Amino acid sequence: MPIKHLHGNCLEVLRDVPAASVQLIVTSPPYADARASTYGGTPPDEYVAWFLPIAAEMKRVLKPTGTFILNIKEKVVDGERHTYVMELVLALRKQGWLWTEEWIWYKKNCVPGHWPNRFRDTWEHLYQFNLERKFDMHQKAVMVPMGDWAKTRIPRLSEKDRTRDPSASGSGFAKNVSNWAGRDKVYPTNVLDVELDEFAVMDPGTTVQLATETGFQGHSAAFPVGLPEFFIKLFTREGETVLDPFQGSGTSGVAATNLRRDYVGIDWLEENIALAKARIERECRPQGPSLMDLVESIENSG
Amino acid sequence: MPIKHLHGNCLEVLRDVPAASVQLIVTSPPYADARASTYGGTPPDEYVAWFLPIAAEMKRVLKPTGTFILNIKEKVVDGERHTYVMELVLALRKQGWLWTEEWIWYKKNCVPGHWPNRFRDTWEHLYQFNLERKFDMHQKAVMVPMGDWAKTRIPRLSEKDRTRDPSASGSGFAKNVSNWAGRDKVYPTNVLDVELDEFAVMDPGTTVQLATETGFQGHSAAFPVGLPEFFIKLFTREGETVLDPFQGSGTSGVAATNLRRDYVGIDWLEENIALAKARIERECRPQGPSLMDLVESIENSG
DNA sequence: GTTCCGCATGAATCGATAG
DNA sequence: ACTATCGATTCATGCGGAA
Repeated sequence: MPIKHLHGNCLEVLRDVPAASVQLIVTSPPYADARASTYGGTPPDEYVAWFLPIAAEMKRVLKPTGTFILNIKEKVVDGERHTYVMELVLALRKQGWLWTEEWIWYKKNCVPGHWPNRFRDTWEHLYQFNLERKFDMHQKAVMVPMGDWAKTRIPRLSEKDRTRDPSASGSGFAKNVSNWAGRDKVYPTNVLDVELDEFAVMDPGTTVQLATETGFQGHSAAFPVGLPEFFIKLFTREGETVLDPFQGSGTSGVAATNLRRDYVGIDWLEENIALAKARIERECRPQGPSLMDLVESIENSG
Repeated sequence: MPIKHLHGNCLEVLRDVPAASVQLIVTSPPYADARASTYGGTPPDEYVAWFLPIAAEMKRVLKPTGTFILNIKEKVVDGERHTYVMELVLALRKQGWLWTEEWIWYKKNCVPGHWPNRFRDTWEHLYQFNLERKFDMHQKAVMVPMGDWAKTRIPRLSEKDRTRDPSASGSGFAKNVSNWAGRDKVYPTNVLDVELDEFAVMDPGTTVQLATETGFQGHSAAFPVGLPEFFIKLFTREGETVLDPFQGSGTSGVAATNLRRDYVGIDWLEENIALAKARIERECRPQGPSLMDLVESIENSG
């Protein structure tokens, strides 16, 4: 189960990665930062120019049937959403990427705050790019039990039960649950509510990581492990390679390793490399193939 | 309570609307190539050029402190999301609009379906544009009880209760609900889960309309009345004017009329004008000021 | 072992103040 | 005028300690 950590400038380090060797790139690059002089971030107006050469290398290392998932979000500048994200998408298309889909990450724990002209921001973009119209997608690997059932149906039923007949709420509720329990799984949608329950039901082995990950303190910009996990299951098979060119605390690496995919993580900061290494060692348990992977491989061999 | 229905070509009819007379424009224009049989359908590549002159008229009729909410979604063309929506946003900015915010309409009860390279699309853009950095926004009018549309905390409590102590779930649940019920309301976020029960909680008076609206068949692209309702409450006051230049079945008009706002609806199809008129007459009940409006006016006069 | 409560904090944003 | 910094605002979540 090879895990590689490459330390250095993303653009330069990527040149050492073999062409067409990666099945999935899933990453959350540093967002544009208006305060470039103090923190070294890329100003919104320079963001596209900074990102394009890196994207060109990504194109080279990605397999033709592979996928690139980009997590990003606009900054507010002078009261407006800045357009650098849109401009980046348009520029990536000009570079030859196909913009296949836009997923929405609906964040449960967003930043607090209150402003006179704006509510709290609870979502981020997840742009999906591909190199060819036919790409690898393993939809069965991410099927969820009963759709949005866990989030919408049950609470709603319980609320209605409660409103209409408070005395019967307990028993009526329990009965509903048992009815739904036997149903088939369904495909998810392009809105991702990353919640513990969803992925815990899907793959019991990951429950603990998801629970601990949310409170992870080592890195300021971590996304929940359920996010890369979802895309890794959807766009790769066991043994294929996942790349995160801006790995940060290594969340993608944790997901990839647990799912028995090879992993290449790149970071400019030495401390992030060390952090990610330690985290993968700590959080990833050696184990046999999971039930789901066994089912997958049987289905695909037959 | 003036309600105007203007029949004709949107661009031409808009010229008859007085300048700076509208507080909110909320509309869902025909998407590119969509509804070709009824509206003629604008090809994606011509969409921006078609929309810009109309937007220029919108700019003229909107008050400086007003808001323009645009509901739109990309079409899939040759396996890719088309870029006409992004191009439209960029073009509107060049025309002088400020792109203040992007809201997400999260459609949980969307149509089933399944494709080899794509999951179901359950969200749409709601772009917010303004003319000036300071615009009218009445946040208190859309406060919701208990966090994220009253569905994260309560369901979670009930789920925990159920999992950990099934025998006590009935009474424990009821106790929790009554505890939370006394809490203050909170502001919503920029993701709108428009569902029947949520708006029922927010404003009990609208429950019936929402229930009928979801099954409304008269127009092919109806959005639920809760959507314009939310923005009308947020961006206008009683007596101000709401404009929907592509009114379709008149959903915005129903919301505006029920909320005691003036309304101007435009449509190219005579049958839609008739439909909207009939609907507003049928669904809007004459009534005194609502509790919420009373509270608002007291708060704002003090 | 469970449940409850308090507390810290997170990819933020705006407006005011200071240089 | 323009830029840089700071304080105030605010809620979902997980964790730790206590009963």
